[in-house]
Formats: sequence, C-alpha cells, structure tokens
Amino acid sequence: MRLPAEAADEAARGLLGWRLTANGVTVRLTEVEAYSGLGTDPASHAHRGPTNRNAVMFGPAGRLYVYQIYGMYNCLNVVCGEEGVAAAVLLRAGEVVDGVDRARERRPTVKADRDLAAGPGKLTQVLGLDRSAYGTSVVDGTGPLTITPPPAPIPEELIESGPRVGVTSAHDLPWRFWIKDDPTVSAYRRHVPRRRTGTPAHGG
DNA sequence: GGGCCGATCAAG
DNA sequence: TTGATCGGCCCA
Repeated sequence: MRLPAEAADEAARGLLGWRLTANGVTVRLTEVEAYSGLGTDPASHAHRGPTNRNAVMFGPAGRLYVYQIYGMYNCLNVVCGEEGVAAAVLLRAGEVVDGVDRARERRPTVKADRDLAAGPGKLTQVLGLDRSAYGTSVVDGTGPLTITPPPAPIPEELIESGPRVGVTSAHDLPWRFWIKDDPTVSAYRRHVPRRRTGTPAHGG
C-alpha cells in the first residue's frame, strides 16, 4: 500500500482486509471511512484548519489520529495523503482473528465474537488503545499498533460503499467502505438530527 | 467563560 | 429510544 500517495478514499479501500495488531489482539479490518482534509470535506475534523486536536492530521501519513467521542469512547484514524493535506481513514470495524480471550476481557459484556470489534469505539477498546496512542506511527514499528497486509487483496466485487455513519453533511459522498456480507460490519444508522420537541422520529 | 453537541454503545 | 459523559469549538 502507498499510504502517503493515495487520496483518502483510495487509501480507505486499500486498507480493507489488513490486520491490525496491538496489545496481544489482532483484528482483520472489515469497515472503514475516508475523510478528506482542509476545506474539501465538511465532515472532516480537519475541515476548519489545524487545531491542537487535529494537528497530527496535517503531518506525515501513517500516524494515528485518536479522538474521544461522546465523552467516553475513542476512535482510531490513520493519517494518509501528502503532508499538509490532512486526510485520514477512520477504522470502523473488524473481525478479531487472534487474541480473542484478551479481546473478551476488554469487552466483558459482548455475547457473540463478531460483536467484539463491530464499531469504531469497540475496535479501539478491543485493541487496548486510547488517546495515549495519538501521533504514534503504524508503519515503522515504533508505535503500539502495527498493520500488516492481507494474504491477498480484497477483490473489487467484494467491496461495497455508502454514506458515512453519523455524518451530518456530505451525505452524497459514498466514503464508507466495507467487505460485502461480513458479519462484523457495524450496523448502518442514518444520522438523525437531535430533536428539540416532540416530533416523531419515525415515518417514511 | 458558557453552552452546545458529537465520525458511539448498550440496555429498555 | 434514551442516558452516559466530556472535550473541542463557537460565540460572547
């Protein structure tokens, strides 16, 4: 894979099937999302320009952008694109292929193995990672998370795409990618704006 | 300095 | 469908 050279969506597709290893657990990546950089993608955390939080996105490719969400979960992104572009791939879900015991210790409430890493917060939890991994490299072996390519690339016809999850803008952009029919892919939920008064949320 | 809300998850 | 829980970012 040519992480630095590729646009966010190409890097995202290319990462499907890769193995993520950290703290005794290995996950096969089954779902990702692409986020483009400054000015081009309103859903990207880098959209409004560099801040203390997103600074790593503006640096070289192959480093981890970790952010906390909803006060209690962390999400993993791999920075891609040329330095200064600030694009990244959100690692959304995967299948635990090694270290299932340790994974279950970290997520004691889970029932089926396929749910161990079936979402971005879950994936981070299972790998035993948090914001302390911010800025570390996944490509030079110095960081807690390492990535290795699949035995064979995922065939094009097994890759599906659609709108990103929980994203309020750019719903026309099919920048969520997943492996067709894989049971570990997170359930898609269309973004629903927080409702002020008693308007029914269902219908249609 | 204050207020709002999010690239989520699990339980009812 | 909803509560948990808090940092980042906008506005004043």
